[in-house]
Amino acid sequence: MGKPHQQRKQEIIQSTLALAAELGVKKVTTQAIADRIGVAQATIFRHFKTRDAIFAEAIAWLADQLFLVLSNCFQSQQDADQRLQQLVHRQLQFISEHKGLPRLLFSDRLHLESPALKQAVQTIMQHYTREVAKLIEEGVDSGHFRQDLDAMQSAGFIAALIQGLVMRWSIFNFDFDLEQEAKPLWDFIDSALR
Amino acid sequence: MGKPHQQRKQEIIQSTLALAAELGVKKVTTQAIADRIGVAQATIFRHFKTRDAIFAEAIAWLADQLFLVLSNCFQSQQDADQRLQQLVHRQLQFISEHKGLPRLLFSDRLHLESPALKQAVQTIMQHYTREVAKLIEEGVDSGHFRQDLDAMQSAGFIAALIQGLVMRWSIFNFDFDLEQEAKPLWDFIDSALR
DNA sequence: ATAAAAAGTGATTAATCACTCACTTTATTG
DNA sequence: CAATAAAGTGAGTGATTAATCACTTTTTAT
Repeated sequence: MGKPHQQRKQEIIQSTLALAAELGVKKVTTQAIADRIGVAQATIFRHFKTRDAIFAEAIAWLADQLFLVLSNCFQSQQDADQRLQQLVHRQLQFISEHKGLPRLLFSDRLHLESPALKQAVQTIMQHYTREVAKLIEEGVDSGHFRQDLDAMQSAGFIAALIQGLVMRWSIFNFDFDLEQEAKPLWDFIDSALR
Repeated sequence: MGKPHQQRKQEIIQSTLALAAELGVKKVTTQAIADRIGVAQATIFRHFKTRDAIFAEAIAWLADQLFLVLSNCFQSQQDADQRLQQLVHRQLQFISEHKGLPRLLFSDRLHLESPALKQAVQTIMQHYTREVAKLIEEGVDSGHFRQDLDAMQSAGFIAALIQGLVMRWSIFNFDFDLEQEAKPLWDFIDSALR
């Protein structure tokens, strides 16, 4: 049954995300992860030095995947407003498929117990906001959005809108379709920017 | 040193909120609460049956206070848009003064371990959204806001904006002035509704 | 003043969990 | 086919913490 290091690491990360989605971060114990992939609890520590290290890599993996999914919204040659709309849609879609993300991001375990993890999340958020701000600026320059817009501030509010929506979705136990919110959410954002 | 029951309950609730604000929900142990008010750990359980019961009453207290602060935004005779602007400002001000609120609301302890607590939070949020929706409808009727607005949906997005902003504020360790965000936030909301 | 009720406490318990370690099994390679 | 490295494990340990309980002190009411 012995599998190579990298493969086990991936199994552990994926199990962590699945468990976080299903049960919440608190219940992602090293025992639970071990049970899910069928190894002993002690085995987990052959592949990760601490439990927090697992969370750190899980977050890094999610961030990578998300930016991969959003990358052509930041680069393609379409109009800025079209790309921003697509970004909103893709992001909601991505989060729908990775419920572990809000659970990890919104757990106080994360911000308050591991300064390194908190720092990582802050960096990801800042990176995200900056990219969205660039997109908005393009939209302002090309006349799709209002001229008097503060791009960085607007990007922050768009991020807040999505985060707040996801927060609510998480608190309401994922019991409405997040993706379906993309259209009305875009209408709201669009009318705020236009 | 023996104080009456109701007074001690209030001390425990206030200590809980202060500790949650400073250190996060996880570190609000019964020992920490006891230390803060200068009694033994066992004494806490003379006044509350369980630790979760403390959180439940703390949330109820916050909800009461918040609706008290917002009450005349829901009732006064001013224009709807003026009252909505005031609501946004007062709410941010209130949260600034009660950092324990986001910490409690966004802790996974709350949603995932105590269904009763989660239910309470859901009810508060729904109540809030419904009140804001009524306000928006008044604004639509009086011609201050767009005619084609879905009041309930817009109210949801406003709630999401505030929650997302507060979330970010919490993740960034309360290191920017939340109240100062009221004006730009209102500009954003206003242009989305008008 | 005194009985009864209320508030408070020290000591303990039982559960949970991340993490360690000495040791075994499995895979790799010269 | 050894020899060596890599992966895996059972049995702990120590720290944390909500909750209990038998008992003491303080407050209240008659």
